Amino acid sequence: MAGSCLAERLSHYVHLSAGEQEALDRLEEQERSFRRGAVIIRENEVLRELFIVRSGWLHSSLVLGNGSRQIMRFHFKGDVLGLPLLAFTDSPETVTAVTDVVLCPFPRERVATLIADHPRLAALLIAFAIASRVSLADRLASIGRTSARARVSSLLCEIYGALKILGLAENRVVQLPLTQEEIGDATGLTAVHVNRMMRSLVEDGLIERQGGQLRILDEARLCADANFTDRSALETSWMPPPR
Amino acid sequence: MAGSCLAERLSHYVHLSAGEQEALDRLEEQERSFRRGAVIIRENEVLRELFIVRSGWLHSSLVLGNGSRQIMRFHFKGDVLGLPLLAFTDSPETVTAVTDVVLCPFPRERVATLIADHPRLAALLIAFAIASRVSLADRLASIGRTSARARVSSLLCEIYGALKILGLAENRVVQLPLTQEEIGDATGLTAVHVNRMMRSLVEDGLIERQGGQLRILDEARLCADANFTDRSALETSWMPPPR
DNA sequence: CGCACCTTTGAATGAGATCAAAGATGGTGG
DNA sequence: CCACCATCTTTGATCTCATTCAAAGGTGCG
Repeated sequence: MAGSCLAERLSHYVHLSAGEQEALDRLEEQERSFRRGAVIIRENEVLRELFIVRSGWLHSSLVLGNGSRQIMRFHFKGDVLGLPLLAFTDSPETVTAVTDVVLCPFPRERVATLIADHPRLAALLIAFAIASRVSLADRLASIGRTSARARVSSLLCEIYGALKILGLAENRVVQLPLTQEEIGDATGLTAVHVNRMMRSLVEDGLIERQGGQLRILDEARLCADANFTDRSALETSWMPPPR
Repeated sequence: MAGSCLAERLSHYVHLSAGEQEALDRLEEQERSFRRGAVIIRENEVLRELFIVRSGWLHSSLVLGNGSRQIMRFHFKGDVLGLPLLAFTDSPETVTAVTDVVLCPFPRERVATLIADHPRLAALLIAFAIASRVSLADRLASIGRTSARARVSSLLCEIYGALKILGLAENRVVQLPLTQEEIGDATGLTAVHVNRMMRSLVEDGLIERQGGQLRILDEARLCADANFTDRSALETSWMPPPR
């Protein structure tokens, strides 16, 4: 087992102290594997623990009374799952493994000690929660106010950006293990229409596809058409000193 | 000037210690007034401070390249504005006063001391950030996957719920100082279509309107039709002890 | 090799947008 | 206190983008 995935993620933004590093490592002492399709957290069920993603893709979604599903976001290596446990007893969303995944579960009380012992990690947690809210807001604007084609483009930009940071994009190519139905559920479209939009992006030379592969041919134009804003830079200068 | 609005909000969830109370009071030492329509925070501008809402309504929004606008959420008494300052240097959103408002500005560094001195307040901040993300997620599902009528209903439920908690709903009546264009920008619809949906809600006996007043006649059905979930209860049992 | 599941394509339908214009409302200044 | 103008609401007609329905290819796993 390598170092903590969460620590690795955080160290993109700050230089972690030994104490912080150690506290984070302890969150990932356990490991649990799930098969693709497995439901990790179920909507309305009592939440028991949080997870850090070690490998694989997941998504969190919400199912409405009419049977349709909205995917809120995708989760990658270093993401924390089950954060709603810090605000609610029952899960407001379902978390599903898109690929086979390895997760590190840890109890909620660990967060309390973490916050009390390491104020800067508390600040980072706050910053991440806010950043994730902002990125949901971007998605909201995309779905509420742009065309189907722009919505699909925007999602591709978002996913490509996340994977690039994780070093999972080589030569403008990423693995895209999503069905068109899942892309539809994330963008508020039907699978059929997602198909048409993807083909139109291919025809216009913006992307290429083969198998589960996606190649981004013209990232600049794709992002511009989609009104996509990169939010990966985080502000940390205000945070309290490390302990 | 009465006690801190933020402290009042938080004390719905926990019993604040004297130290916590005092620290929160200090955030609201200053006061600044704005007229209806004033832009408090402008998208892409450098953020300078945070604000606590003392009175009035505001909304935060995003303007897209095509000129259309998406309103992300509305802000009421006790809300904190400018939280993105804790994660970004430039504001990702515009905050506009819907009515005349009174705000209490405070510098970002205060948050750092607050977190370091009062871990439970840090935990509350985290919980609030997460709750606000979840409520955005609910909105996302509403806009992505439900009919125009359900979207409008959902927004009304959300606003009515927030005002009820603040004691601003009397006899099922609330002030609704929004234009139909603003409601459209919040729900991803055109003003014209919002009008039709509102009238249809009136015809079906779910709501009544006169002037800037809104009366909720059948909250249960309105929420059910809209697939609205109340998320006002917050989980605090895991939080570190107060200082 | 066969069976799920996914992608692709076409045609018909429909929800919401757009365009246009007539009432209501309310704030402001004379 | 009233008249006027800007803004907001309401209504109708038409149009369009995305959905729905249907069915034919692909793909990969067991």
